[in-house]
Amino acid sequence: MPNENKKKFNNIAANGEHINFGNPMEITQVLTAWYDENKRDLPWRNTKDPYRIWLSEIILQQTRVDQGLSYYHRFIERFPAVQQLAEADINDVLKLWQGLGYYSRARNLHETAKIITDAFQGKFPDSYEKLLQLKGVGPYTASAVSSIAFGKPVPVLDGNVARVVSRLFAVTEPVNESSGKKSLYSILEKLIDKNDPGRFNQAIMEFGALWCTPRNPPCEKCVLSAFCMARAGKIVEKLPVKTKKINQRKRYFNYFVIKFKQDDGWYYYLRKRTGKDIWLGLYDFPMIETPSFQEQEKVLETARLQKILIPADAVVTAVSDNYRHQLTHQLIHARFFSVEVKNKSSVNFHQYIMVKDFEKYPLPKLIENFLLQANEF
DNA sequence: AAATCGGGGCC
DNA sequence: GGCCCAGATTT
Repeated sequence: MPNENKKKFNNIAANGEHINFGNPMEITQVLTAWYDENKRDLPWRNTKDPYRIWLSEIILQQTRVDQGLSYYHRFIERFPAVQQLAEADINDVLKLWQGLGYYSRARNLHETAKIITDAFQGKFPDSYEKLLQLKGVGPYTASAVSSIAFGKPVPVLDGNVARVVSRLFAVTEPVNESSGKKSLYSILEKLIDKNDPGRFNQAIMEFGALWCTPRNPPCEKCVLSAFCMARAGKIVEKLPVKTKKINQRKRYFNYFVIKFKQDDGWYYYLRKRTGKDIWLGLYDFPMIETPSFQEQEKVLETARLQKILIPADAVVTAVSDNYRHQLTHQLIHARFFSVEVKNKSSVNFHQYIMVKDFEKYPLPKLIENFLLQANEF
């Protein structure tokens, strides 16, 4: 235990409360026993297949188990082994990922599957260092896979673990800064059960997810209350300390849902998103971004200048209500102009593709939401 | 070290 | 509306 923490602990103990100083072995034993009794029955806990464990860890990055579970099932059903994932089309991988967010995870997932298949003979490396070199695998995921799939004694430090450990040992340093992480790691290295590190790592995460929750944790009934320095100091809800501030950006998207009728039905124009922006690799409609919502006529004029719409051919048949789409760092206001064109050549084919079934393409949630509601389009 | 990458659940 | 979630990558 770092000296700083030990000092705080002694201060609390000096208040006169009886405190069990938390023999690390005892905390470990209580945690793993609690886990055996209370763990959820999750599919990736019934396998030692590194592919399935890796897949679950990528899906669960910044994602609740409840949200990621159905995605895991669909991926395993579609790609039972890493080789099948490697052979898939990236569009199909992104389509399966659609709605889960942080799409770089899906792109890196596919890249790593190809590397494992082609360069590693389909076998995942078993060490933290080698796993860390894979795309989309950072410190957390490398620790999780090496400990859970291969039994390596490497502690995981995710949001749950940071909360549990910062409370148990009253770590008041910001857990999102390097010094705070260092303190937590040095504690975890003493806590981890070297006989079954995968079980311990999942135990402390599960304890954070189900019991030691961000708000209103049931400390009165907690099996670790006797060891918890935050409880002794009455600072449970103040921990963990985080310093990051998120600043939000407002954006205004004017989408053009351009329809073109051919013999076999209506076709639509889609655009594959490129560059450093959100939703890289996904598809949406031709659009113009403006600093704020402008008059419709002005937006249409800009669209003509940019040759998205050809004067005399394009007819705007409807304009949607405003859609509000909230992301972590952006608040997007979007509206959709429904447009009919008479000639195929009215739309720039270098930028846009003409498709009949846009549902087959990976679409941002905003576009999906629009399509579900907009009957008149 | 800070910014950015989604979407959803909870209070 | 703010915080958080089995974080990683880029700047």
